[in-house]
Amino acid sequence: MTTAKRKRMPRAERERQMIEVAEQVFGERGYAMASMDEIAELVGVSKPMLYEYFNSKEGLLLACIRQSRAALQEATEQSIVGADSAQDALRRGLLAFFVFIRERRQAWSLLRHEMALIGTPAADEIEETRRQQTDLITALMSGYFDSADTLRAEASAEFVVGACERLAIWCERFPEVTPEKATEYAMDLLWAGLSQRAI
Amino acid sequence: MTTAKRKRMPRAERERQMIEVAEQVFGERGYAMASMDEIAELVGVSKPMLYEYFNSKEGLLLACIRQSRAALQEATEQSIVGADSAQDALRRGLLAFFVFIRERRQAWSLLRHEMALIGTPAADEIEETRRQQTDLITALMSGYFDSADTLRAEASAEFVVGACERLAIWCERFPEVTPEKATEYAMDLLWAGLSQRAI
DNA sequence: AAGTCCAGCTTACTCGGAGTAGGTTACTGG
DNA sequence: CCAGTAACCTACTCCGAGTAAGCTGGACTT
Repeated sequence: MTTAKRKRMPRAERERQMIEVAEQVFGERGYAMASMDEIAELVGVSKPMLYEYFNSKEGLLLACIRQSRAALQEATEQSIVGADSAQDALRRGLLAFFVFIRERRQAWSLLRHEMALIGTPAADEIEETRRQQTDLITALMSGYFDSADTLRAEASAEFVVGACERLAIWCERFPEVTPEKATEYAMDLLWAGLSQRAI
Repeated sequence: MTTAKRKRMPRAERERQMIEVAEQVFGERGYAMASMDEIAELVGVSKPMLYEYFNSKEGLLLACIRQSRAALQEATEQSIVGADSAQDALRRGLLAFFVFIRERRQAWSLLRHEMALIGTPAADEIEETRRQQTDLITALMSGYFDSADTLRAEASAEFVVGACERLAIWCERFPEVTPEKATEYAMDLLWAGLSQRAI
């Protein structure tokens, strides 16, 4: 998997390698069940190295989460440039989100499952990821919606993020639900609401 | 807090007492940071007793979660009896939910934060709680909506649950957002969608 | 009243994994 | 060829989950 000689590599490269392995292991076993010894062995290095680089097990988790968040941010922000309406921007953003979580299951698994550490930096870190999304949506909508009632606007953004996060988890169980299909479901409900489907 | 003499109480009573204390401690410290020794001491009993009753730390968590779930189920199911339309039922259910989480923060905290144990019984247990909610919504809607597209119906239910869960978490930060206000926000978005608010 | 039974309880451990102290090796510039 | 230091290791400590094995108080018999 890695390079030939398993010895002495520069700090930056080792760091990326450690995060890659950790993301894998945390994603497979879950944070609690993963052991630092195992991760160290898979990296091909001794445990104190992990602590040298990340200070603690949670620090390592944080690094993984930050990485995933950066990737998600990049993907969603890029997706909405050039949108010509709120509806269009929302649709593009949703599609980018659903594509991201399908393509990077491991990373997504971390973001969605590892909320155990309430009151710890990791929990804050995950909330930060959501805040990023809600901020994006709030900003997006403020340009197109009546934004007098800021509390309501914020509530709406939270609502959208929660709905899509849950929908994404649900999608994992149905491979036939493509990102496109998921986006359609979400857009229909978000835009027109449930009333459209009442008999 | 408990009875006068701190010795020898019947199994059922001890069990309730243990769950009560555990819910408190897990809610405060979070699952990972809580120690069985601490819970045992607060109960006024030795650690092996906890294992006698619940087998493991996770078993104790499960008992707490099940208890909370039963309470939530009771509250939401009761709330929608006598509703005269889908919209009315949805509104009543949402209000019951938002009232529940405000009144029982500790229990809610457990349900919403303790998903750390991916692949373990506890994670399943929490998912089970959501499934309960989605089933309720699916059933609720199937009576009033065109239910030919079952996949879409399921997706809608997940969507609603995710949105409301997130909205509930957001509400914790704003004491001025009453359960009634939260319900209004949710109903507006769910029923009429975002399009109603476009400029 | 004394004996027996056992549910409820305890003390005193093992074991695994997070985190650390302090020493070792292989590249790097001079 | 010789520092100097960045990368790395061995060998621990400590804490908390989980357990083995035994103790006790009071209910129920006789």
